[in-house]
Amino acid sequence: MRVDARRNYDHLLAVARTVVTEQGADASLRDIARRAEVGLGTLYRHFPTREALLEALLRTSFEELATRAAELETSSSATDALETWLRECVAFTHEYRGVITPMTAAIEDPESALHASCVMLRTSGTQLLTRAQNAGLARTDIDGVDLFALIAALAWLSDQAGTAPRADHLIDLVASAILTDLNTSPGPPVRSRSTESLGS
Amino acid sequence: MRVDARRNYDHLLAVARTVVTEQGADASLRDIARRAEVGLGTLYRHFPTREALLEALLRTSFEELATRAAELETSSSATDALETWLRECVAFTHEYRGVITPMTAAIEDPESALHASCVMLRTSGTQLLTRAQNAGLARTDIDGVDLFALIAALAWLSDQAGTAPRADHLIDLVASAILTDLNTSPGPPVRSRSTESLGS
DNA sequence: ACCTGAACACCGTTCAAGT
DNA sequence: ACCTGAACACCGTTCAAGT
Repeated sequence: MRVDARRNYDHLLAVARTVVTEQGADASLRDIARRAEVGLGTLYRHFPTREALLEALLRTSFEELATRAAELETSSSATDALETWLRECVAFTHEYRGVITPMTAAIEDPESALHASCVMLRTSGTQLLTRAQNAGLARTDIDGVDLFALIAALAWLSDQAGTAPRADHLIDLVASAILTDLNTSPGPPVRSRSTESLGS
Repeated sequence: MRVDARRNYDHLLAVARTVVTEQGADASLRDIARRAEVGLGTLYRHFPTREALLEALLRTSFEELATRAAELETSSSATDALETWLRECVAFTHEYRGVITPMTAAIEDPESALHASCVMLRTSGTQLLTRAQNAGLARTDIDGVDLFALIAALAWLSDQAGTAPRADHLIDLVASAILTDLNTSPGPPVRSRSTESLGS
């Protein structure tokens, strides 16, 4: 890579980070090129699609979340690990408003520049979920795909101006739904079953 | 209203329904005017904002959902009513892909043409929720605002191509999180408490 | 090798001119 | 009263021409 190209690439990425932080993942590419004082073609040369730009922007964050999941797997209880990681995933997408929509599309599209990163994230989540399930601490009727979808839904919620303040609370609710005692689901509530056994 | 104006209005609405069903709530207004064989200014005259158009498009559906909530309040158990209505809300937004985003924005903005309809929907939901809470069948740490947010999140999920097939399952999960036995939340799981009482 | 920006085909929104 | 469509200020994307 030529030195001037390298310089353009780096500068473009720095400006894009600012603009996407300000305006969200659907910010004007033209505006990014303009603010980077670079021809529009140069942006397209380095980042052929918007998703390629987002991938370059978010790569380190994705890697950090994967590392974080591995850490939590040994440092925390299965329950805490999953809940903490879930919350950190949502917090991450919140830094780049609107990024969750291309992410949910990308995980279904192997051609997308964001595909690998999203699959990696889903894999990390699946491991934390499986661990909790094996310990009898999480519902067994959901899998990594469901977990990713729930994270996406919560991330979307956090992106909406009005619901953002409630998001934390709703993350709790979803987390508690996943991390429910196995005996409480499926089937009747535990209380009735305990009552039955007491009665017999 | 002049007869030609009335004709334009009705035709515009019919075409818009088709186009929005096909392409989602962010369909091109220009395209709608074109397919209705009407000047673009005519569309803007009748529907000054996109939300005004959506409101006209969805009004009857909103009213049906409100009526439905009132019906369920007397015809079904508190639990079934809330779960059924929640599912019908999601199914409704699914008919007009992408409509949930303007709706979540509108509920915070009294100036929006969609505001009243969304508030009405939220009120219906709040009533079903309160009834379940009073019967001790729903968590008491959420309110109508949370419920609306959860419905929105699930609706968004159903709109995403990849996650749509899972949406039904995830609605179950969220519904069960809301409609959990009061004794299971907040506080420690019921099982431990039962065990304690058995041990003493 | 890389950069540039005009060109093309689209938007949403407004508003002078028509009937 | 109502309709029309040109005009304006934006997009994303491509690509011939430059260095």
